[in-house]
Amino acid sequence: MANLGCPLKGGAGKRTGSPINIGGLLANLPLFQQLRESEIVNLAAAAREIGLSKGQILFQRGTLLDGFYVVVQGQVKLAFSSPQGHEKVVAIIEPGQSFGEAMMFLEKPCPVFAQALADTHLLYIAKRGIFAAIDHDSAFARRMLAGLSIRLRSLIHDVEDYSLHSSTQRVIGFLLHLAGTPDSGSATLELPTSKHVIASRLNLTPETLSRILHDLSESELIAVKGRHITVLDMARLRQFDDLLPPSHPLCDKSG
Amino acid sequence: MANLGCPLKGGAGKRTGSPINIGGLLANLPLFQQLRESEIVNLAAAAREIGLSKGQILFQRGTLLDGFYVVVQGQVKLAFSSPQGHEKVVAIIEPGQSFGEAMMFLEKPCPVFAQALADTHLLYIAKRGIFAAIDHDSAFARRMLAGLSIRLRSLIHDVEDYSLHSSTQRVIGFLLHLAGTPDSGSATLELPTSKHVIASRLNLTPETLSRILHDLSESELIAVKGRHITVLDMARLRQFDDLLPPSHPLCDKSG
DNA sequence: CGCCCGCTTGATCGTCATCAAGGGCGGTGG
DNA sequence: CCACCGCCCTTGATGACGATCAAGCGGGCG
Repeated sequence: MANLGCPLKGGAGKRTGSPINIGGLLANLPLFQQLRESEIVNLAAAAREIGLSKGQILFQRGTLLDGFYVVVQGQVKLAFSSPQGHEKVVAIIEPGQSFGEAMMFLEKPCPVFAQALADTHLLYIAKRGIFAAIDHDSAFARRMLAGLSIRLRSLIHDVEDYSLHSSTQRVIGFLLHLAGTPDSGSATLELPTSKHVIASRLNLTPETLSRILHDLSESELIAVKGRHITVLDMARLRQFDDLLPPSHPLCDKSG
Repeated sequence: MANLGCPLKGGAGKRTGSPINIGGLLANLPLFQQLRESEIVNLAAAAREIGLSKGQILFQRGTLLDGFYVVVQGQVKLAFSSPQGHEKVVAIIEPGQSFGEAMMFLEKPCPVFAQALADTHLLYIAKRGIFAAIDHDSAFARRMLAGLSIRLRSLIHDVEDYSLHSSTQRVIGFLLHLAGTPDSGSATLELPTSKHVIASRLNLTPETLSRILHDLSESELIAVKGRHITVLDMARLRQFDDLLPPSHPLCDKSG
C-alpha cells in the first residue's frame, strides 16, 4: 500500500477548494485497506466527492441507491419519519464509516432518509466500482460480507436493547459504549451530537433522557456538564445496570 | 441445472433412514439456484444433515458458528433471553430459509440462540464450502451480499415497527404480511406457530396479543378461529392501520 | 440587550405489562 | 363414552413506565 500521494483528483466534486485526494482517502478506509493500488485507482474512478451543509438532506426515504457513501468529515444521521412528522434516528454515521451498501446491493427503495448533522464531506462510490472490485478480488468480497455482517449484528443488538432493556438501561449502555475501554475507574466522554438526536437514537423523548441523566447524576454515578459526561465509576455503573428491573419481561416457555 | 439425482449421500447425518439428496436440496435453495453442478457438488461436500426434535436447542447464545444453516423441513426460532429468563423471538425461520450466515462471516459469538419449534430437518453448510464458492464465482458472492442485505432491510423494518408503531399496528402489519398479495377483498391465513411465540416476535405479551385480536374481531375487521384468521377486508384493515394514533411520537426537529 | 434554541422540570395521561383466575380443547385412561 | 388433566389461550383488575403538554431556565449570537 505504497504512496498514493499522486494527485488522483477524482470525479466531479461539487465544492470549491481542495482537489481532495480521493484515492488516499479510500485507501485509509477499513474496507479498502488491503486493496492493491491499481484497484484503488479503479475505485477512485467510480467515486466522487460530495459536500453537505448542516441540516441538508442527502437522500429521502424511498430513494434507489446506485452506490454507497463514506463519511470523510462531519456526521450523518439515518432515520425514518412517521407520517405525523415524528422521527426515529437509526444510526449516527461518523467519519470513516459508510452507509447505503445494503440498499445498493438490494436495488430496493431505501427505508431511511439521510441528513447531515453538521457540515459534512462525503465520498460517493458507484456500484460498478464495487462490483469490479468484487470480481477482481474475492478477499474483498469477503470483507464486504463481513462489513454487512457487522451491521446486522449491531441492528440485532439494537432490537435486543429496545425489547429487553428499560430506558435507563439503554442510556447506561450507550454511555458505557461511548466511554469505551476503561473497565473500571472513571471516564470522561462527549456526546457526539445534540441530546434530542441521542434521545431519538435511544428511542426516548428528550424529556425522558434528561430525567434519566438527572437521576444518574443524583445517584452519583455520573456527572453531566452540557455534552460532557463523566462516568464516575465504570464498574459501579455497569453493576447498577444489571440490578435494574428488566423492562418488558415477555413470556417464557419453550416451543 | 441437470439431474442431481445421483446418490450424493452427504456427510455425517445424525439420523437413520433416508440418505437424503443434499445436492438436490441445495440446488433448490434461492441462494444456490444459479450455481453450476460442479459447484453444488463441492458445496454438498461441505454440508451435512441435522435432525432436531421439537423444543431442542440447536445452539446457545454465544456460540461461534463455523457455518450456517438451512431449514429443509420444520421451523426454527431465533431469540435472545434476558438473565431473568424472559425471552424475545427475533425471527421464525421457515423451510427454504437460512440463518447464521452473518455470524459465520463475522467469527463472533452469536447474539441469539436457536431452537426448533417443531421436529425439524436442517442442512449445515461449513464456511469453507461457501468461501470456495465465493472464490469461484463472483456472481455467487453478489448473491450472498444481496442475501445479507435482505436481512438487514428486514431488521430495519423491525426497528421501525417497534419504534414508530403501536402494538395494534404491529399486529395488523403482521396479519397483512401473512395474508400476502390480495390487495382487497378477504383473505384467510394460518398463524405459523403458537400465539405466545407470535406475541414475542411482535414484542407483545400473549395477553396483549389476545386482546388486540379480540378487539379487531369486535370491529369486524378480522375473524379468529384458533390459528386460523380471516381478514374480512384487506383494504379496510390497511386503512384502519393508517388511522391509528402513532405509538411513540418521538421528538421532531432537524439537526 | 433580547431573542432563539436546546435543555430541564413539573403535572398528567395512556398504553401495555403484570398478576390472577377462568374457559376450552385435545389427549389419555378408566 | 365420559371423566380428568394439561396446555393454551382468554378475560379482568391493577399498576408502572414513559409520552405528552406546558412552563421555565440558561447560554450563545445577532
